[in-house]
Amino acid sequence: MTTQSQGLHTHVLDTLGLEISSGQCPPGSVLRTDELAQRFDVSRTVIREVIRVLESMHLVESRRRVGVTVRPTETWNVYDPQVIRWRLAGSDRPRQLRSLTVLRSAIEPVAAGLAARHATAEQCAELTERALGMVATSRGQQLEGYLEHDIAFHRIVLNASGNEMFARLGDVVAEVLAGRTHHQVMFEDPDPAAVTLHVRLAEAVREGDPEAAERITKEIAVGALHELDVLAP
Amino acid sequence: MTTQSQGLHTHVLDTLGLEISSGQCPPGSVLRTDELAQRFDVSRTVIREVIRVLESMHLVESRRRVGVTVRPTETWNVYDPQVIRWRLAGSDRPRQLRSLTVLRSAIEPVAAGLAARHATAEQCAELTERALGMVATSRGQQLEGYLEHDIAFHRIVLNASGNEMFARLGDVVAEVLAGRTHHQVMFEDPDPAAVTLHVRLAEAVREGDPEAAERITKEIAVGALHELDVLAP
DNA sequence: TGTGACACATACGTCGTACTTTTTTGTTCC
DNA sequence: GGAACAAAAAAGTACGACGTATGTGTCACA
Repeated sequence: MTTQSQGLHTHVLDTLGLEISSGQCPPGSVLRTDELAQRFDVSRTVIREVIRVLESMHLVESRRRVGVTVRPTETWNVYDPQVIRWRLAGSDRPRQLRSLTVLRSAIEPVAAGLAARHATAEQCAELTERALGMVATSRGQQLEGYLEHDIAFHRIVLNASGNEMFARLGDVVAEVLAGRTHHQVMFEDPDPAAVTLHVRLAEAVREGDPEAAERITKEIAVGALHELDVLAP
Repeated sequence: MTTQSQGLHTHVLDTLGLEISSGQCPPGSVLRTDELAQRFDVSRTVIREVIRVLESMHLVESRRRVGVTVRPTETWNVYDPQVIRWRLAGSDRPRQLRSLTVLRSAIEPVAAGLAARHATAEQCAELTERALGMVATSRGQQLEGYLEHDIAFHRIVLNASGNEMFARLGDVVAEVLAGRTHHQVMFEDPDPAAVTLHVRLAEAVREGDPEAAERITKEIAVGALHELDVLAP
């Protein structure tokens, strides 16, 4: 899943990022560049580049004479898709999934309302197409196909909102949906009610009805939150 | 304003980041590490570290034999506070300010509702204190003092929501408020209606009234958007 | 015994160079 | 004209040296 073998840099970054965000290196712990270079059998050059990236994500802090210190969680750039991926792969996935879903429940209704105003004909068409795709894959253990349509659907809504900040949340939503599908044991097919709501949302957007779009999206979000409550601690 | 002189790295990163996000190096343009090293009179090591950070923000892409290419805006990590700062300092500040304000208008009402449920006594107290501070600095050209209270106020609300993703948006809100105050010519004192709404929001949170908190915050957001419409193109 | 200044050790910061790897481009040969 | 091959260009990696800040411990002095 995580990118790899396209450079030493990437591998080291991924490994360290995962270790830190999974709490394996708790905040306050100190890493030394020389040790890391030895451990990964790469030059200090590579390690330093990785550290700089980690530093830009506020995962670590590098100080002279003391080393590279892991920073407390509150300072992390939790909107960085890479960080999100690491955390979803790590130990506190449930908490992460929940806070991300709450975020979605705040953003997506507003985005859907805007989409109903601004969506182009093409976007409406693709939205409908994806909704139908969700219907078609909603039964019979076609979870992967369903997931693909689901992700595409929400991406379109976010893009159609015309707001850059919303649009760029598409990756986050994709991570959440993928994480939900892959990491939660899903015995059953997707909730039929959710499928219906997506179809109705596509209609509302197509008909240019912002209030309906917002309301329906809120319902979808409520459903997602409820699902988390049922399936997670 | 931007951090500086705490290492060559920081200076180069800041300069390049600003140049890219301000459109001075348009998407598609190519940078060469050797040239940059010459230009900034630093070693290639420093340049490479900077490039790696820029790459992690998806501002550039580095490929062998071709160089470092500036990526299209759609791929940038626009939630990175650093990127936000660069863009707010650059040329398309109005657009950026608007999309960020729309984001706030989606997030903060929900966050305020959650805060009304979850805020601790301390948080309520500090919130009230900040609201009073806003009142105290709302007249007589005390914009800097007002700004400080305003930022602190919204930070508390976001933190009190208990949701990590909301809480981490505090920096973004701070940048927006600061950008609004500093870059927009503000002849007058803050809108008295906004001040009142903040006081009432503090009350609603203290009294544990989520609906009121959400409604009042929506009003604040509408006011902020309206203000942008009036003062910006 | 307590306190302050000074020296030292340490780990990151920066540099320069040499070498490797990938990818584009251009050339040659069929 | 097209395919195989050779050369060049630029990033990727490595290594070793020195610079620099900073925590720590020591020593002298009160």
